[in-house]
Parts: sequence; C-alpha cells; structure tokens
Amino acid sequence: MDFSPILDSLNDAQRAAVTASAKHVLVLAGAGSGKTRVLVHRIAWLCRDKGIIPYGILAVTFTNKAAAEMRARVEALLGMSSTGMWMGTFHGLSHRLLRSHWQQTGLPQNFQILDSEDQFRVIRRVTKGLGLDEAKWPPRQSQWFINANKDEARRAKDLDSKDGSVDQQLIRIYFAYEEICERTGVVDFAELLLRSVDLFKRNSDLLADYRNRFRHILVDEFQDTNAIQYTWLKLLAGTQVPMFAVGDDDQSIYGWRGARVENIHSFNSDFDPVDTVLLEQNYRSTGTILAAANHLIQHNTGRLGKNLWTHDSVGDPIHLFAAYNEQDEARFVADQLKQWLDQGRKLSETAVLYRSNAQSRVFEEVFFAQQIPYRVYGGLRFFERAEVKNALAYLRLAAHHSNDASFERIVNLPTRGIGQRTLAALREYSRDYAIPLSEATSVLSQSGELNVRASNALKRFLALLQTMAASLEGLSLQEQVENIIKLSGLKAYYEREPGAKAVDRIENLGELVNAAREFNFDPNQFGDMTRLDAFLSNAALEAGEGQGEAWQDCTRLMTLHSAKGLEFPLVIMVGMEEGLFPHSMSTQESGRLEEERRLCYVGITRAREKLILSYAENRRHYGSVKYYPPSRFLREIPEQLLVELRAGVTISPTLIPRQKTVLKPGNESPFKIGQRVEHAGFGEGLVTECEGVGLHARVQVRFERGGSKWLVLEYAKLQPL
DNA sequence: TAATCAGCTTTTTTT
DNA sequence: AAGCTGATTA
Repeated sequence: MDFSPILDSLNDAQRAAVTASAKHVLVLAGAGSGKTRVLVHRIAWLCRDKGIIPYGILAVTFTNKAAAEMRARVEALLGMSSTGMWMGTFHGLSHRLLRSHWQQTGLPQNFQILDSEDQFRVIRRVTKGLGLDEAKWPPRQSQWFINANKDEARRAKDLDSKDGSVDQQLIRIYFAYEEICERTGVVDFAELLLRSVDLFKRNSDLLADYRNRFRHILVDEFQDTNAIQYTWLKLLAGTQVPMFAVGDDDQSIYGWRGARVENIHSFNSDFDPVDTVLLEQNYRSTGTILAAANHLIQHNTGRLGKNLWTHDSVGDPIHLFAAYNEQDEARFVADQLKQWLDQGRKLSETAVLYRSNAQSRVFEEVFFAQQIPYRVYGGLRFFERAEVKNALAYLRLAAHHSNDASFERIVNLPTRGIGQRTLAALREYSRDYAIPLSEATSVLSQSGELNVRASNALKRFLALLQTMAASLEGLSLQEQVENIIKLSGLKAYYEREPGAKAVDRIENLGELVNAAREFNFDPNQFGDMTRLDAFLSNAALEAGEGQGEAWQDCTRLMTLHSAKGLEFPLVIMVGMEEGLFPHSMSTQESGRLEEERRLCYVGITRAREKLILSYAENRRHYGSVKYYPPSRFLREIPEQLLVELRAGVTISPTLIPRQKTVLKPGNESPFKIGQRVEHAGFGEGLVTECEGVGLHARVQVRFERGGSKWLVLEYAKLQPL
C-alpha cells in the first residue's frame, strides 16, 4: 500500500471511503466521525493521486459557510488554489448556471432573486389581487404551499385541480404568483433549482457539455436533499459521472422543508454500482455523551442503523438541572459558564442551544446583566434587516425600474404622499395593462385620472427614480450605494426616528457601504453581470453573518438547527420541556416527533466533553405562565448517565437565598454509605455511594419510591435522618 | 394621507 | 411580550 500524505491522517474506514474505487460511493457518517474530512480528502485525493483536474470537480453543499469551509480545507490540503472547481450551494451553483445560459432559460438577462420576505410580499399582493380574504388564505400558508410544490418539481399547471376547493384556491394563487414572477423577471429560491433542471431537460447539448466537464460529483449532507435537488444531481450525473454522497440519516432535521431522507435509500438503486462505507468511530465526544446519544436515537424506527463508538474515556456524567422558572434557568446557565471560566477554560468553547429563537431573550438579558459576553447566532441576518433591505430595494429599483417587489417596498418610505388609494390605482393599472408599476406610475401621473396632490407625489417619485438611475452612471459600487442611500432619504428618515433602534439602523446603512466596498466580484463567474447586480444577487443568496466577527471571547447562543455541523467542549441544552422540545407542533405525528428526536440527537452530539441539560418547571411563554412537563427525551437517556441538580424551590431567589449544602474542602462528607437521608423532592432513601469532596461531592441515593440517583450535595439539600 | 391605538397570533431555517 | 394588522382619528 502506498499512502500518500492525503491518506496518512485517516482511519481505516475514512481511508476506505476516500479511496473507494466503485463507481459511486455512499458514505454514512455518524456525528463527529469526520464527514467533512472525508469529503475534503476525497477531493484532494482525486486531484493529486487520480489526476483529476480541478475543473472536473463539482462539489455541492447546503450552506455558504459549508462551501467556504470546504474550499479552504481543500486548498490547504492541496497547497494550491481551487479555482476552476465548482464548489458551492445548490442555489449558488444554479444561479451561476442561469446567469451563464439566460438566453435558454426564458428569463431576462438581469433577472432578480426574490428572498423569502420578498416572496411573501408578492404572494400577499397576489392574494389581494385575486380578491381573496387574507384571513382565510394566509399568505404564509400559500407561500408554504408554493415552495413545497416547487421543491417537488411541481408547477401550478402540474397540480391536479380536481380535488378539494382549498387546493383550488391555492392553485389559483400559485398560478397568479408564477405569472407575476414571470412578468417582473424575478425568481425565488426554489425557482433557481427548478429552472436549472428545466434548462437541462430542454437542452440536451448543454447538459451533455456539463456531463462531459464534470468527472466527479460530490455532495455533502445528502440526507437534507429534497426532490428537486436530487433530480438536479441525477441529471448532472447521468449514467457516466461518478457520485460521492456523504450523509447521516440520524441528522435529518429538515424534513419540514422538503428534505427527503429516502434519497439515501434511492441512491443505491439510482446509482449502480455503489460502495457503501459506514463511519462509526466518533472523534468528538466522551463515551457518556455518545451513550446518551445512541440510546436516545434508538427510540426512532426505520433507521439505517449506525452505532457510534469512541476510544475516548467515559468522561463526566451529563448534568440535568431542574430550574424553577426560565429566569432561574438562565442564572443557572450563567453560573455554569462562570465555573467553566474559573476552570481556566474559554467561553468560546461553549454554546447554549435551544429549540426556538425566541428563547434566546432571557439568556441575553441575564448574560448582559452578569457581563458574560455572548453572541447570538441566527435571527435576523445583516442583509435581512429592514433598513438594509430598504436600501437594497432602492438600489434595485434605480437599476431596474421594472422591479415591482422593490417598488412596492419603498414607494412610500419615507412617506411621500403616495398612500393606499394611489397605490391601489397603480396596482390595478399595472395589472390591467401588464406593465410594471413604475410604468403605471409614469402613465397615471400624466393622465389626470388622479387628484393633483397624488399625481404630483407620483411625479416627484419618478423624478427621484431618474436622479437615482443617473447617479449610478460610471461610479464605483461603493459610490453607487452611498449615493442611493443619500438620495432615497432613508438616512434622514432614520435620523428623525426616535429611539436607540434608529442609531443601529443608521449604523447598518454605513455597514452596507462597507459591504459594497469590500465586495469582491469575480467577473468570470457571472459573465456580463454588472457589479451592482452581482452585489444585489449576492445579498439575496448570502444573507450574511448574524453579527460582525467576534473579537471577544464569548459564548454562543443558537437554535439546535443552526448548531448542526458545529462542536463545542461544553454544550448546554436548555428548555428541555414537552411542548417546547419536542415542539408542540410536532408531537401529533410520529414522523415529526422522530425528527425532533433527531434534533435532540444533533444537539447532544455537538458536545465534546461536557453536556448539561436543563428545564424549567414554570415558564413565561406567550405572555402567561405555563407548566410544561420535562421533555420525554430526558427519559430516553439512561439515568445512570445523568446527575440531577436541583436548586430547591427558590420562589424569588433575590429574596430567599438559595440553600446549599456547602462542604469545606478537607471536611469529611456528612453522609456515609448506608445512611438514611431525606430529599425534598424524592423522599426518603439510602446512600449507596459517595464520591468527590467540596463543591463537587456527590452521593448516590436509592430512593424508596423507586430509582437510584446521583445527587450533587451542593444543590441537593439532603437531610440526614 | 399619516399617525396612533387596540386587538390578535405566535416553529425550526437556508437559499 | 411583542410584532403586526386593521380601524380610527387628526
């Protein structure tokens, strides 16, 4: 065997995957088993040892972050630039295809990308335009319906309108939505994929070129592919191009978004012959953490069946904290983080994970008060902020007057006397004559159908559009952005707005100018797109990081979904309550519940050394106090892996100091094996084991009412009897 | 037309 | 609790 440097650092299974010689390869890689590593090394191995030129590699991921990481790691391993490789997200690559071959797509050359908020607005407008009641046909639901269908490659015309009247209306909305998109030259995210697929289906020569070009196709997070993405892959692969797919059925957490784990099963029949490689050795977590994860996930049915194992030591037990309420829970987490710091560790090694974004608030408040630096992931990203989107809409409209979505967004922001009535007239005219809103504005401002005040307002707005369009001529992207922000009056508008928020908004507008200055644009990639158009597309496709780069050592707050792919020495999973996690919307169907369980599995396997779980007995939720029982997932973790911490009943911790059994170091434990004790919650029991001293001392107690528990003396409030 | 106030709903997320 | 929509008032 000759081992190249690329293979030296791999274990046997990883090496087998990287060097698999079957035409197609499916790697089932458990959490922390070196999934990305295998992918990166496979690419490097193909290039270095198999003589595949970078130009012949297509590697697909789901997020921009994953794509960037892959590129960086491949370059580091190969010691050269990866230019020429097609590496990116399904959407990014599709976008690139559509730009290069726009003539064959039926799209205008300067088609614009609709992000989900834009899409929502368009759908709402369509609903109103059809004379449907928004309350009865919520745009959110229609949006969901349209996207779900697009993800399954079904256009409005493909839908069977025979059944129930509910679908009838939704199909009407879908039709009308498609028409508007077509007319205004915009595409939503799903459309990028769908159009690419259509492009290939209709142009066999073009498809043949690409099949000829790509010698290897590699896919990350294969379990997250939806129907249209899988079709996309199959089309590009044809019968000749070898596929290399990496995934983990236990980490499929995007079923609600159309992802189909079954694609993993289909892979074996759609591609042949396939080598399947299992990666089960985990390099991330302690034995205890893995055992918890393995036991939990065994409650799911229909798994492909992997069991993670590790050479690592058993490690610390998992701590479970029962908080009185969500405040108490947040203070507990703050305490734990401080302890972590006291042990000489860093906050950047820690993460607090929750099910839904709204849960971050309490933690932010408490961390802020206690001066624990933190960074919230997810939530509103930079290019999604209202003020930024407003500025982008002005830019888009200045460059492309026909962009109705942008027009609607900013016609009257800041207010300039174009109210609902005028707008309604514009919409009607635009619909009747099938022209963009800006043209309707031009016609109606002259026609005399509107009152003087309204038509003057419209004329002023048109003049503004002209000025803005002119101000783009021959300038750098940065100057263009600066000009538009100034001309639009957005800055003045936000300066007038009271409150601290306004300061942030103005700052973000400044940040947008910076983003424009730093935007690097590869003109080779998108043919004859203008710099500005590339910037605008990029803003839709890459919404940007949640916050600027962290310069400070801080902990991370994020949802379980956004934690996928990450790892931390210390992970604290909070809000482990029925209704919250598993989420109440998911408890009805078993399929959804299993997905929640996988989400829990993902959370647990993020932890390297220490895992802490917590739940609150009372929680203020939607404005009133709720009592959620502890999550069923807690019961699915073997109790010998858990140590329960309990703060006792601290009604108002500021008034009633928490009672603790504090042991001075060196003191003998007041409890001996065989001694009878009483616990406020569990009743009477017998001490069966003692260990540790001082703050870490704990005892195992077998309670009469069943069950044996490890209790930390500091928290347990045990009374000797 | 614009600003203000009262009532209503509430997952997860990437592109 | 908060953000958003719709109705009301200036």
